[in-house]
Amino acid sequence: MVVAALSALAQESRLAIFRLLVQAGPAGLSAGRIAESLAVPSSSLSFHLKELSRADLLLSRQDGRFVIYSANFDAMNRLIAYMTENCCGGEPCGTDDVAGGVCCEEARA
Amino acid sequence: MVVAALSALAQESRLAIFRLLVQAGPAGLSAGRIAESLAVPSSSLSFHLKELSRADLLLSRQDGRFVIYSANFDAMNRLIAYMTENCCGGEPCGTDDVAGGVCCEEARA
DNA sequence: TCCATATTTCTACATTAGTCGAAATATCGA
DNA sequence: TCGATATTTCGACTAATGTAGAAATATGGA
Repeated sequence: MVVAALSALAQESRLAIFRLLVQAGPAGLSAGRIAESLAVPSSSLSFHLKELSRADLLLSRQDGRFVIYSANFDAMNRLIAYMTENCCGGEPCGTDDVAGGVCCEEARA
Repeated sequence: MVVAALSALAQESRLAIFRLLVQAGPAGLSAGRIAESLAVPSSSLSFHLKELSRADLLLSRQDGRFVIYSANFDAMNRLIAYMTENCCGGEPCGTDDVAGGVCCEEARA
């Protein structure tokens, strides 16, 4: 659900975790490395990782003693698509002058 | 702040309001029309509009007795850019096969 | 000016979320 | 199997958020 995803991201630590993993790419990072990078106590980190996973924003896999987390890029792209869906009713709306803007893509093309 | 924007959107009613206004485009809608569209009590709606405005996601202007709200498209595009910033460290990451995906745009270009 | 309509503020209540130490659980290496 | 390291669950507490009725505050029209 979209609200769950936004909720998950609407929190300082979790947003930092997510961005870290977006930048890390599909290779991901172990929980320990995330904790180290962001200086979050492991119990808190675990709580946040669970929230992000519950919202389907993270993927995880076991690698020996480590659990490797990575961003779910598909889910992220779907989230963005949902927020911008049918922007301006599909009409050109004069907001396409923002660098990297995703609004009014159809109109732009 | 980004967390404030995500927080504002991480709520059923507010997300619905925001999407309605994204689709309405720069012309926007009056508070009354929003309340009508979404069947939210006016006091609740006002609370949510304030939240969205505080997060800089909405613009508002007075039009006679009405207050017209519209989406802040620039803020929305900035928010999306922040979440996807430096995706995969800028390397091609094999996630660019999602329709409309914004991740790895640089790599794609 | 006075009334009707639009919107916001106030208030009180119930629910949910975040924090982190300590204990529990899992997995590897010896 | 035992000890060490990685991660998760539990528990208790504090704080913030969502809800909506009632009252207050604009604004425009007669």
